[in-house]
Amino acid sequence: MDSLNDLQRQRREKMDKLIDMGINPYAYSFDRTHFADDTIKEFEKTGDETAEVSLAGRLMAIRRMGKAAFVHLMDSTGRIQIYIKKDIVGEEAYSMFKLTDLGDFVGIKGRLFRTRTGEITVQAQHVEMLAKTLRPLPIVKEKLEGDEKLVYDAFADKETRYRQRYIDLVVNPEVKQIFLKRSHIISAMRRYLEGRGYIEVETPVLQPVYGGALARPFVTHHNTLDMSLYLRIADELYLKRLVVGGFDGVFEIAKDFRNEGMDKDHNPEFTMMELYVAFEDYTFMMDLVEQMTSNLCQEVMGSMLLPFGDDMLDFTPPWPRKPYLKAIEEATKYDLSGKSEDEVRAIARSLKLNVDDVKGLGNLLDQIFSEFVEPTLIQPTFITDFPIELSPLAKKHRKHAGLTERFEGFVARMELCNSFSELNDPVDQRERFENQAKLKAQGDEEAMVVDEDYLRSMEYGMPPTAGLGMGIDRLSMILTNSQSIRDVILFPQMRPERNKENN
RNA sequence: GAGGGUGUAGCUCAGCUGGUAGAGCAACGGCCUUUUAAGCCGUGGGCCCUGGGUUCGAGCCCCAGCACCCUCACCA
Repeated sequence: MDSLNDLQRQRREKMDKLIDMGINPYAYSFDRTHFADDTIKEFEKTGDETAEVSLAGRLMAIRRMGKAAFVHLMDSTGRIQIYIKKDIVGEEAYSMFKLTDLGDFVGIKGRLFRTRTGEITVQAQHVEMLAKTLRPLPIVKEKLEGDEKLVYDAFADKETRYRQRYIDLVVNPEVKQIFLKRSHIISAMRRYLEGRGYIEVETPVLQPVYGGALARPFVTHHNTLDMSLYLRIADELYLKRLVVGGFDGVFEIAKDFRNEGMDKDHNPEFTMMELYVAFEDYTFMMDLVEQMTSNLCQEVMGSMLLPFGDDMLDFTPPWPRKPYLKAIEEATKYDLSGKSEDEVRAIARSLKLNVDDVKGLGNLLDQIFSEFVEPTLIQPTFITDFPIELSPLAKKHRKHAGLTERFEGFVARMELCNSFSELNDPVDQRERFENQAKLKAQGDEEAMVVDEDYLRSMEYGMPPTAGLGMGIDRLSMILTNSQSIRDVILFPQMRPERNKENN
C-alpha cells in the first residue's frame, strides 16, 4: 500500500481514529425519513420548525468554524445544508464529525430552520458516520449568480469520467440526469409497445449463425460443444421465427454487438429495440415510429421541440417522407433510377467520390447517399424505398422494380431506425442470401451468411410482417442533446487502463 | 486504419529563450458557535504519461511508445 498519496493516508488515519473512538466507519444501516428535495419543498410550504427529519448522504461541502460548521449533504434527490453545532450534537459526536472528509456518507437527524441568509437548513441534533471515503473526490464548486450557475474546477477530464463513471455521477449532476432520462426513455417505450399489445421476448445473444444486419460479428467459443458462437449483430431473424410461430407482435430491447469501428455514434455493444408486427407493412411502421417517438419526446422531455447542438429538432408528426433515389436526385441533380452499376460508378466519379474499391450497385448508391444526402437530414425524416442490393431481408417494392419497401428514419444526421415490409417469400429470400454469399466470397466481410433454419421457418409460412429496429443509444443522444454516444452509455468501451495502481 | 491535439499536485490549470517545479481550490496545524465557490495565519504535498537520446544541465529540444480527445475512413 505504499502507492497511497498523502490525502489517502490522512483519510486512513482518520478512519483509525474513528475505530479507536469505538465508531464503526462503515455502519450497517440508517433510519432515514426524508430526502433532500422533499424536505426543502415541504419546509417552504409549512415553515414547520418543529418537525423532525432524518437524512443520509454524502458530504459535498464543509465549512468549519471552530465549534460549529455548515455542510452540504447530497442524497439521490439533491443537496441540503446542515448546521452542526457542538453544543447541540455533543462533545463526542462533534469529535467524530471533525474526522469527516468530503465524500463521506453521514446520517443526520434534526429540525429545520432558515439561516440569516435565507437558506433552508437542518439544525443537526445527531450526526452519525455511515461510510468513510478513503480517496478524495474531485471538488466541484458552484455558485448561483442570478439564474446562472457558475461552476469552478469542474471535473471534466473525459477519460476519467468514462473510466470512473461513479465519480462522474457523484460530482456532475447533469450526467446523472442524462442517465435518468435514458432509463425513462426505455421504460416509456416499453410501456408504449405493451400498450399496443405487443409481447416482449428474449432471443439468443450467442448464435451459431449470425444475421439480420450487415456487420462483422464478435466470435467466441463454447467449450462443451467445442464450436464457435457469434455474439448477435441483430435480433431480427429470431424474432421473425416467432412471427412464424404465431406471435402477432413481438419486440425485444437488448444489446447487439458489432466488431467494428468506434466513434461518437458507435460503441461495440449497443442497445437496440426491434419490433415485428404481423399483417402490417412499412407504412404502418412509419406511422408507429412517428407516434412513438413524438410521444417519448413529450413524456420524457415535455416537448416535441428539442435542441440538438446548434439545431432545434421538431418531432411533431407527420415527418417528411422522401424516396431514396429522389433524395439523391435533389441533392446531386442526378436521377439514378434504373441506372446500371457502370453508369452509377461514372456518376459517382463525376461527383468527385473515390469509388475504386466500392463493389456493387448498392454500395455505390450508398456512398452517394451518405456523402450528399445524410448530412442534410437534420429534422426527423423518413427516407423510403431503398435499392434491393442494400436490403437482403426486405420485400420487393410493390410498384418499383429494383427497390424494396424499406425506410430509415434520420434525425440530426444520424440513422435512428431501419424498417421494412419483411421479406416472407422463402424462394426470394434464398436468392438474396445467395447473392450475399457471393459478396462474402468476394471479400465483403459484412455480407450475410445463409441461415438455413431461418429459410426453413419461412417455408412453413410467415405472414406479411412489418419490422423495425431502433437504436436506443442514438435516440437517447438525440433526446438529451448529447453529442457523443459515450455520454449516454454508462460504461462505454475503453482500452484497458495501464496498470498504474494495482487495484 | 490516416491526420491533428492533449498528458505537470486529489481537482482545474500556469510554467518564458533549456538553468533547483508554480497558482487557486482541496488537505494538514492554529484561531473562529448563522456560513455558503472563497474567513484569517501557517505547513506539507510532484516517476512533470512511459522508454531512449542530445546537453554540463531536459517539464521544455529530438526519437519511439502508451492513453484519451477531435476530424476522416468503415459501420447503426
